[in-house]
Amino acid sequence: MAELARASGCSVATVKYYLRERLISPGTEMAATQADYGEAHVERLRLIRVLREVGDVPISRIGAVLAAIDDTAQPMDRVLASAHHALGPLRSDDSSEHQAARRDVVDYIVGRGWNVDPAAPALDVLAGAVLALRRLGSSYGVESFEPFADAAFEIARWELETIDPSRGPTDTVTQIVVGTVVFEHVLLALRRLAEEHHSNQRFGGSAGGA
Amino acid sequence: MAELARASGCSVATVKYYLRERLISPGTEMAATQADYGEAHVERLRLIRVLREVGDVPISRIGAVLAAIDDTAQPMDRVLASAHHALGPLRSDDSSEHQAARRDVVDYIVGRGWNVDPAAPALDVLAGAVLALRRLGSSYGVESFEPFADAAFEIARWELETIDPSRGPTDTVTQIVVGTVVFEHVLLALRRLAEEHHSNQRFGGSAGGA
DNA sequence: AGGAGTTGGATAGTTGTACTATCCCGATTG
DNA sequence: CAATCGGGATAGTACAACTATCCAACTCCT
Repeated sequence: MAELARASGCSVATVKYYLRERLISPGTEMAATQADYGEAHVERLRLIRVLREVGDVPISRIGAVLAAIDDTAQPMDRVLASAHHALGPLRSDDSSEHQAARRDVVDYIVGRGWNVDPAAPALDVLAGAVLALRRLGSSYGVESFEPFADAAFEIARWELETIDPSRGPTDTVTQIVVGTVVFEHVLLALRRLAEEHHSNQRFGGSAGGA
Repeated sequence: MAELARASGCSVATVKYYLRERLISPGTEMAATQADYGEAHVERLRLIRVLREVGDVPISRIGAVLAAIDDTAQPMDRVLASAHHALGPLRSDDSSEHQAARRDVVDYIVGRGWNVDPAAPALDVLAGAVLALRRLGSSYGVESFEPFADAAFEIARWELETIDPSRGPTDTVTQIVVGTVVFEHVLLALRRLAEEHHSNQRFGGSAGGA
């Protein structure tokens, strides 16, 4: 276990914690005080660290994501949907307002011809955003999602085209999950930088200038 | 104060908490047990709730963002940069690896001709992502950011064009901050839905079919 | 064989965040 | 003039993610 901790870059105590939380499977027990871990365990731990530190995914959801990844009985598209579902928020807003906003959102998505699970938590996120904008007195509605949806569509197309399914389903899904979580933050960071750039071009006089 | 809590939708205890944390200014004191709050306080509280609940921004950063918004002495582009800085992560990774990755990222951004603050925390996020991908044995590098950067550029351009600066600097910056935080989640949710759609098209046989 | 040192597992403690509840006191009101 | 209400200070709670301590079994060395 000490070796596993060294190889994966987390402390022995943390490895024990992840074992307790069932994020990793116990090693094959050699004796009462000795267990053996393989390369798969090291990679699993590295994945957990990336999801936690880069993706800021809570431990409980990481568990759900890993369970989805490991469920090799499911076809690829179902696994991805489960992983996305696990990465999404645990919505608690069941108000009628939220339900109404959610229906608008689903109509919009279906209207675009997107083929998604109607239970996807991402739809609740969108509904929450619509509600928040309305509450703040903003005039934005689902129609203001248009440029974002266009961009998201192209990005996702590129990402899925880039996926190489030749190394087996588990590797492929892992690839997609890492992509989802890591490139999510990449996209956000790039958007902020782009915003800053355009803001400097538009409002700034000091450094850039258009 | 009770009225303020009612109008803003949070509990009196929470309002007191935000006062302690200096997220809102004390009302004008009418007597030792009576303070008066205006419409500005209600709006400020609503903004805080949206940043917390939709944006999942920690209280400490909300404080920093609000401070940036309120600093009317600064020109618009500086205020936006401060707000973005406050919304970014408090990077603690000072390793030489991280520094090297950060330099790659800065080169890439500068190479695209983007005019941004070299201290922007978003650059650290990108560096962290590069490092994480490398650690997981992925072959992706900064060059894989290209489609994301193109998309982010267009999105940010559209967003900045949409901004209406006619209602004074504070309102404008608030508009941008809300946009940054709320549309961030919109973009992510749409990307996940688009991924799910493309995944269904590519791998799924059941419901959609291309 | 026997003691030092290590390992894995169980349990309890720590840190940080975001609230929430209680207490007290001065002020309003019937 | 007493009951109550509002506001500020203080302490307490709940949850997440670790972290530290303890214990007994086991290995290694002599």
